Amino acid sequence: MTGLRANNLRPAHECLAQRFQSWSSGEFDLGLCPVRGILDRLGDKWTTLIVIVLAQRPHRFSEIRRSIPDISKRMLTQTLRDLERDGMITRRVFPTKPPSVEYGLTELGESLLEPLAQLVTWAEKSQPKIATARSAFDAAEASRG
Amino acid sequence: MTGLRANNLRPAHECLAQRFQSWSSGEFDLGLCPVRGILDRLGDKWTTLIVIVLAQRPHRFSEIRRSIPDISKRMLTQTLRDLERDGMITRRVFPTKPPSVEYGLTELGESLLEPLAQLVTWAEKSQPKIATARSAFDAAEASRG
DNA sequence: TAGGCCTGGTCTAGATTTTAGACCAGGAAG
DNA sequence: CTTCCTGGTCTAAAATCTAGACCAGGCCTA
Repeated sequence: MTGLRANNLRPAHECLAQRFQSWSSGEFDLGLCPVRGILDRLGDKWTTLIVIVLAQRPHRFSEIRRSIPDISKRMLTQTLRDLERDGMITRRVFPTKPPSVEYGLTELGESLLEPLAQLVTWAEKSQPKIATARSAFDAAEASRG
Repeated sequence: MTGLRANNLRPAHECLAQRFQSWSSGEFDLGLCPVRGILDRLGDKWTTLIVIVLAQRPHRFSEIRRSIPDISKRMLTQTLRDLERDGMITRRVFPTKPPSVEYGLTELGESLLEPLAQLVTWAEKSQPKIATARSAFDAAEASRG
């Protein structure tokens, strides 16, 4: 027993630990961490969904709304603006009869697809386990009163 | 020109497209998609941060709060409960003088670390590009009045 | 010429979510 | 007897999100 147990089995721990320690080490605190800002944005409830929709092909405003029926116009506009500001998508206006606007991923936006796909894969794979855990938790809670 | 261009360069597109299509194909709509529910949870602003903190080692309630100074007690309690319900973390109470509670990742929680680490790596790598894009966007907007 | 519909939004009011911080029980230390 | 520690709960106010009315402007129908 050296204090190092199964160290070689935990590369993700190592990676995150390293990052976290550099984030919280003296010079800047988590509250100001730019990576955290980016993660917050990705967690925006609509952001990832829009990126996934645009991953198929460029879409027009109303097309996105049809793909994601429960987003409000306001949030769609705002999320698209934020994504555009962050350089993740482009916005192109076409002078058609009723003017149309097309949104598409930039190279930066496309580079997000790989990590995002991994997360989606994880979510899909873990979904049954999570559902089981939820049922168990709820049942235990109910039986406790 | 067959209509298939650089198809082998876009595995993430393929993966996401496949998923998205199966989500939105007839039988269930995006609004009910369980994967989306999971992604929403991960985007909870605090969830990923807490998972990253617990990736180092198990932590006590107040320890987590010290690691993430700007989370309120209420949200910390709530997020921890949600994570526990989803089977991502365990909660163990020790009958010490002032009772202490330790939170740690389950196997399921640990399995999230890999995709999460990839996302964090992406965020870290992309952060300069995003910062540049933001400045450019803001400058363009300001110059337009 | 009026009316309706399409586009991509903006705006407002109400609902929901998050925050800050007071409060609590119970044991220890001074 | 007061103060501090633990891990929370609760409430009121602030921030955010939703639903849906509204808008300009061009087209179609009659």
